[in-house]
Amino acid sequence: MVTDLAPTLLGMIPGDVAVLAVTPSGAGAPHAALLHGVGCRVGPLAEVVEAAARLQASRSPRWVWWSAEAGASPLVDAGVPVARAWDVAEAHRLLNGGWSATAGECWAAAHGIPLDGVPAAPTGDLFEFAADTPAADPDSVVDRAGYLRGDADQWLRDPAHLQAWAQAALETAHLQHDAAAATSVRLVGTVLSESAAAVLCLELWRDGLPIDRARTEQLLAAAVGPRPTSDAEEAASRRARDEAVLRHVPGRESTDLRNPAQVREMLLAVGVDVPNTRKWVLEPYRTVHPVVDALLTWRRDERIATTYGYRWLDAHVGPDDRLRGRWTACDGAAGRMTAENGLHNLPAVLRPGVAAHQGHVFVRADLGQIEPRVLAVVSGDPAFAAATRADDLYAPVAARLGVERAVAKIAVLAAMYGQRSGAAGEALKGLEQAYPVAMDLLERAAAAGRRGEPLRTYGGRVIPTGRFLAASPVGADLALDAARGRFARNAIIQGAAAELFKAWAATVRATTRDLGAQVVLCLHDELLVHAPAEHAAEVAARVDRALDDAARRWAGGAPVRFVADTSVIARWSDAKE
DNA sequence: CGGTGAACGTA
DNA sequence: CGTACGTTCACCGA
Repeated sequence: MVTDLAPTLLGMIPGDVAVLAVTPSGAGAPHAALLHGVGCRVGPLAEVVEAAARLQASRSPRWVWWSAEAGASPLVDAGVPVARAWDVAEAHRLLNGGWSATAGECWAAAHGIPLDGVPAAPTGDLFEFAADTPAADPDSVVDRAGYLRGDADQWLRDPAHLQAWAQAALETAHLQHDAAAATSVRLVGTVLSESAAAVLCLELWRDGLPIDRARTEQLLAAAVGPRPTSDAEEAASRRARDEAVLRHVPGRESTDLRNPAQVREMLLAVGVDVPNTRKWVLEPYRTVHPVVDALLTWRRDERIATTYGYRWLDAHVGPDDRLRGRWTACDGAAGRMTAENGLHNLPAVLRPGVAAHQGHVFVRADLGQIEPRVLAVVSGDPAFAAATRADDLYAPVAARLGVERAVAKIAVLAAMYGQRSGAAGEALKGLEQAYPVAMDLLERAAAAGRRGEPLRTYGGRVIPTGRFLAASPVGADLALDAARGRFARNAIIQGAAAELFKAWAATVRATTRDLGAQVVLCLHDELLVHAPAEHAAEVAARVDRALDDAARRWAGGAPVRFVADTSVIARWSDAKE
């Protein structure tokens, strides 16, 4: 089915725009609508994906979808190299803060109508007769109150409705674009970058992280013993691990090591009196009583046994020896990418198990001192920007303050994160003298956070601080205020660093694909690219160039230098540090 | 059965 | 421990 569209809605997002809208999952045989120019094609999903693949190859349009999950998944699954996108859900999160970004919420926010009136999906509950939301026209995508119809999932079972659904996405995207452009010049660019990151997240899930299964099994065996072949063996292995701790405390062998209260009691009985049993609290007692050392060793191995053990390996490493988890492009307050199934918190001892596959290498790159360099950009402090010319930024800062490098580093970190402990006091005074613009930005962010006011990152993303707002009046809880201040200091730096990182990752993805390279891990300031061995040097060079390009675009010509440590390795553990 | 806090892995 | 997130466990209250 091909129909003509009135072109009145087209043209506000710059470039050649195409829209892909897909039947929600679980709503019968999947169909899709593809809008491009003045044409619309609606049909079975596979056919529309083919048409979209041809369009990608011939025009590389700016794809608009309600979300990457909803719109880009079929293309990513089909291996279509999506280049440009406007992701309505990601744009909504950037523009309004928060995580929830259903089509109905995005539509309402873009149209400036109250979010608390967004109709919920029908539950089939009898009480729905009592709801006072006006019934929607059977063929209209909006209800009589101007919201997207709440029963859209049901309504979209009819493929004839998909065109209107796609047009609604486009209308929302155009309104978001205008709102973003009116807010700041950078925010539009941030939406484009986050939209690309959302596609990258789907590819990270699709492609997975290459694993050396045999080596990983060896590492697990070293930590928690050989793979158990029965429940009984697993229980015996667990008892043996517990026994190694409990034999140090005769008479208290019944202590449940997994119960912190019982552990604390057990420690008290041997003369170790601690407020809690956290690692850094117990560390000083390692030599006081042998049970403490045994307990901390037990905890490390127990972590591997429960979280990163054989069950984890079997569940998340596929038959193609790839570790897979779901990724999100921009979660919560920090604005960083997140990943599930251990991709973001794999213990260092397991890293030798992450290995490039046959004929391939890893190009690993991590950003050096990204946070203070980001501070130089977002604050526009010329003196601090000058310090970023050094490979080691803390060296010129220390020279300027007349202190040791270590002191300068602690002071800068304290300013960015609101750290209170340690001897950063004097050096902090020096920082305020030497870099008043940067320090003022941080203090103003902290003050806004203490007042519970929303912040914006350098890229324009809204950071709500309201989630910390208690019922108590402002200023009633000093500890809470201080926590909000630290959160705010941190959020504008980590959030901006995350924006630069994603721009870099998206650029690497785009510029190394033709060499057969895949971005397989994104870890806040570190990238792992899986590449054919014969292209290793070229991929590494492009990773470095991508940083220069992304940083120049992101920082808008600010005289701030970013540096990457890039190396070609076989195993993740081959990286230095 | 769902929510919460302790604990700990990563940056 | 300065912040953030994901995972697992035991406990609590229904």
